[in-house]
Amino acid sequence: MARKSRRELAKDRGDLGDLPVTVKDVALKAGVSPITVSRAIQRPELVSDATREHVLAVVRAMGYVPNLMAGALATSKSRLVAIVLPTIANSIYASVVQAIMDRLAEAGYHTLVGPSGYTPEHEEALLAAILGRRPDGIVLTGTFHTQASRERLASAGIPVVEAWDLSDDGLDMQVGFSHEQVGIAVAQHFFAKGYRRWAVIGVDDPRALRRCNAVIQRLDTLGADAVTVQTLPLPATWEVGRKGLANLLDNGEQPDFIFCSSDTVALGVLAEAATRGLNVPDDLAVLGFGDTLNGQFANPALSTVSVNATEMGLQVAEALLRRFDGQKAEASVDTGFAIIERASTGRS
Amino acid sequence: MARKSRRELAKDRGDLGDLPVTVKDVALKAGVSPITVSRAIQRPELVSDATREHVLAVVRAMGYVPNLMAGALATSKSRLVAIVLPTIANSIYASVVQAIMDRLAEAGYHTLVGPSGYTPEHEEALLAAILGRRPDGIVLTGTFHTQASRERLASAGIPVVEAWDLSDDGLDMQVGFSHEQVGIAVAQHFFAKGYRRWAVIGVDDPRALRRCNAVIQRLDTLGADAVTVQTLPLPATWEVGRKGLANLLDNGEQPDFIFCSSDTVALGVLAEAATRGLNVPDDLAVLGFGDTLNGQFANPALSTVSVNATEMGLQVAEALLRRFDGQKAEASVDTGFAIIERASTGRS
DNA sequence: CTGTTAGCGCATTCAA
DNA sequence: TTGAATGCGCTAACAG
Repeated sequence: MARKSRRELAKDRGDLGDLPVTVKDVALKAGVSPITVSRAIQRPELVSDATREHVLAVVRAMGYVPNLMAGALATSKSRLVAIVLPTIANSIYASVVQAIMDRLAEAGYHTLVGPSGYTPEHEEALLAAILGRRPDGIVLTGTFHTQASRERLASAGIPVVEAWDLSDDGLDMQVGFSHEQVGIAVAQHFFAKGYRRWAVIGVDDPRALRRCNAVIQRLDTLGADAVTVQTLPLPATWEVGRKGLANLLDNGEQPDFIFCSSDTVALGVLAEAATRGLNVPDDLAVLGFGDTLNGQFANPALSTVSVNATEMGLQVAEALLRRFDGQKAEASVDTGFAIIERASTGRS
Repeated sequence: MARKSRRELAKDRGDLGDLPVTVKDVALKAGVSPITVSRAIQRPELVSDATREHVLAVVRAMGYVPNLMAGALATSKSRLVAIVLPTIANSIYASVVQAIMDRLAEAGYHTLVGPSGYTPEHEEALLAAILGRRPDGIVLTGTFHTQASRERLASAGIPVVEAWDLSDDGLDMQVGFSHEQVGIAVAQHFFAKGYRRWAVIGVDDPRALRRCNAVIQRLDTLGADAVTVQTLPLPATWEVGRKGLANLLDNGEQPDFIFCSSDTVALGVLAEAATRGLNVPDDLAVLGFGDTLNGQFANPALSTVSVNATEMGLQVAEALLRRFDGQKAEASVDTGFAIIERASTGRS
């Protein structure tokens, strides 16, 4: 004789009020089998109009909400995408995530957001936690360090998109831009405009460093003065810009062009320049980096390099969706960047 | 004779390479039963040292990652918290979400982030999508409009936290601050400092309106001049501030104090004031609102009302965790706010 | 078009 | 301390 199920036990205890409604309950009430309920919802075309309508009416009446975890378990399709990134309390990452979520939600996918591990040990745990949910795809921003982690990811057998910047040892797919290209383009563009005494102000970040080095190298071949670099510790606040420019000036430097590691830093530079009575852009031109929101939340006078977070997020989502569809997807999508000139570099 | 299982079919097809490892596989290899593997991982204290070590070694060797969805199905505990909000591409919401995620992650919970529905119809679908994942808790920012939605949420039988602001018809728990209190405090504080010709510049947002009305009312009882209000359409950009101040001045108004609906708007006001040669704060004081990051990403000269997003997120997480623990939690937590005075209101 | 059977991967319950 | 049986809620496969 079968033991009583946990559900039955709960009912016996009188808990039946808030037990979630299941397919079975609906099926019973509608006078059909559970699978018909399932089909009426998931694959309506397989059910006759009459039955479907009736079943759906019962579904609504009972407030039935299918348990997606059970469905996922049965189909091995979670319709879940995990996004791992350092922080969303940073408007540029937030914009990318927002764009990814919007597009995926449209396609019926949910988004699991997780903070990336700071140490390799955390990385291990993080990965287990993420993969344990059996996501259909993963989006990475920032880097997974350990070889073990990378192998795990690869062997999970699901699409992985690395977003934000392009590198040469990608796991699977990449969507982003090239820091080197940014550096080169900036150097070319503003050298051509006549700026010769360059400085770079930024935080101690490997990506910023890549842009910086590209600038330096290209300017060198172009024949500008040596570039002065001010590197300050994270996080990238307005203060970094203030302090950076202050240091530069106090050292007797007289730059005519400053490339900042982010818009936030650039705003600090603008503030310090104003304090010191420097005229922007005539005495000093300032260029930011990031501008996800097309100046919406930044200073509309600030020139910047826009990496178009929305487009990036969209491409990330599309890449995943193509893969979910069984199609092949490009291994690497360059969403590029644009140099947006506004007043802060608008020297005549 | 039993039909072949789906797993076996897959193996027959030759897909066996990337089939995820299951408890069974581990158990087989380790020479124990599946349940022992489960226990070695979830409740190590129930297993002898020798077996545990051996099993865990096999687990590592095989790269076994437990399927959390199956676990959730078996235990009716998803260890998942859903966060529903309008957008994370807004630093203040992003900060709250970040704080919630950080604390929940620490406690072993994952975070499902979903964009809130814009229309009531979407709301229905959104809710089904969210509840379908059977989260252990839900965090709402922004409002769920329809009565049906509210009932659904309530009857889901899980903790619901409404974050950001306090209202009087909460569903379950609330964590946030009172817009009315902000308005009153601002009016009191700056009236006492001698400001009499007030203006409010902001976007057309119900919460901003609540603060604004509170200011007007309190100033009225205090006996300041009538408050001039400039309401512009969303979104809240720097341009709103510029345009708002421009309108005011062009109408011949001469405010000595401006309360803005957000820091972003306030920065626009500062810019327009500078353009027009107005001295801040001597001719005109400017107060922002939001300041989640303690000035980190804003103008360090801008005075503002800080609502402390990090604290709010933490409280949201704590409220949920207490409930998960079976404890009662406060229905309402007021995380308050602080008036941060910096240079833009620093009139001597 | 609809129903029956069985299993997705794990953890609870009971038994040894 | 370990194991066997069973169910969580759903859907694929197959049969009618």
